[in-house]
Amino acid sequence: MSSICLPLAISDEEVDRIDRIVERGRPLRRGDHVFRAGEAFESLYAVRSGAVKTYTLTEEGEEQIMGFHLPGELFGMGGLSAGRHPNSAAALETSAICEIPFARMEPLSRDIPGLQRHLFQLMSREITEDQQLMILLSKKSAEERIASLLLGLSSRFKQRRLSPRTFRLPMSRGDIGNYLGLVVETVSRVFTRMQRSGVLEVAGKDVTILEPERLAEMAGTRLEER
Amino acid sequence: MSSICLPLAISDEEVDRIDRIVERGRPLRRGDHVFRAGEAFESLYAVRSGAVKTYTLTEEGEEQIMGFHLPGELFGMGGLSAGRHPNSAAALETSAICEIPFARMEPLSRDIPGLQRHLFQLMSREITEDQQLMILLSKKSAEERIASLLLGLSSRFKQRRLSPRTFRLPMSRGDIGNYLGLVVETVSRVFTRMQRSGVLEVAGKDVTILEPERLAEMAGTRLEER
DNA sequence: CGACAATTTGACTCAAGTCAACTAGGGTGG
DNA sequence: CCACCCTAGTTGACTTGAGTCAAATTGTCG
Repeated sequence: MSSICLPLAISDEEVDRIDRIVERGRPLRRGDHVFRAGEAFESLYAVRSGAVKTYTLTEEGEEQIMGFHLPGELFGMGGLSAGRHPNSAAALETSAICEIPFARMEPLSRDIPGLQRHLFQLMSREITEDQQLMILLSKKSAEERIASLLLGLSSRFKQRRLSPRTFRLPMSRGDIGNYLGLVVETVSRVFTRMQRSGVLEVAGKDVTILEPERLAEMAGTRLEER
Repeated sequence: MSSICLPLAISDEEVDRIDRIVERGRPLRRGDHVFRAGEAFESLYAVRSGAVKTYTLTEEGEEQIMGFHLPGELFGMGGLSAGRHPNSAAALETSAICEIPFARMEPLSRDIPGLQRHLFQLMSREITEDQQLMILLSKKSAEERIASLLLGLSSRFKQRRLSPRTFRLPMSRGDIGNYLGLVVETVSRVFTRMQRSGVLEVAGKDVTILEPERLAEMAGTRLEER
């Protein structure tokens, strides 16, 4: 099971060792927090089922969502360097989370060379994703932002062997807007527009991508560039 | 001298050891690259004089500036985890850069406990800054963005014991716009507007902050929020 | 079955982008 | 040393994508 949490090419015996330090259970309900900004960093977390958002608060107390985390994905490593979590993490729907105490992981990572590298890669991937998001926020239109988000989700579902064509959005329109720097109304309008143009089939949180190629086109270059 | 590059509470002897591995010289001219995206990560860099921008290219080949680096600041640690630089770094004006070969630094960091922590803190600060930028990009108006940038620069100049009130912008209007997700014309207009309202004195790249309090106000909450 | 929250839709506004023309600097070669 | 050229910056007129406000509709959970 923890092979889902930490997909990595290691021996059964090693899986076992990791398995023993992973703490299970902890079923969370929509809105429950996994951790809050400022708390000491003690564990990494993996989504077993459900979905999680990580966010910070602006000086004015508004929420800014930094990322969504789907089953099989790790989160909470933002605090690794600083020793405390720079942002909060809350469940988007009923979720099962596994906790991986970091202190017990460090000795392991000495014995399993792949593990250390794997963690570094995860951190670096997070930085890359942040940068992608910055580009999205600074240069893309509402349509491009939403197309990118949908394609990203689609490919992540595919990785987890779920349908990349049809899936249920775990987050609200408000969350999508917050994440992408748009207001709810705009998110809603773009969804209906995409539906009308036949690219998507949308029914509440259930989305079907009818024309992936066209969606990809929409996510990319928009006329003439800037 | 390297105490400027790595400001850190360590003994003279230790400064000496670090000093010996820092490579000097390398005067760069406007537009010259320190490193390019994709190159192997081998060193950290510090700005001795001048200024540097780090940027990535979007899929469409446009530049997206990720940060500006002033004298005394380290840059290029984005590649630390991945092993290769995720973005490029170019001089904004004639600059002197010191290079700190990372391989020679690692043994040192075992002996100097503060050093390792210092590096982690730097990485974590970079992540925090990226997140601040994301909030800026997703929630703030043109005026707020520029006010924030100016205040940020001001406080960084102050840290380096330069005037926080009067300074020369090392980057072009175009670079500012690119960084903040605005077009040049907007940047230019906001500058003139701030000048007319008496908050700033602007003459080309020379800026004087006349009313810091008002600028800070502009950087913060803008009517009613979102 | 309500009651409240989330979503959608329409009408209107406005901040920032686009296009275009003009001006000011900065650096180079004669 | 200065004329010229090229790039950077400014300004104005106009357009537009996304935000705001408001109202209707749907969904959801206790």
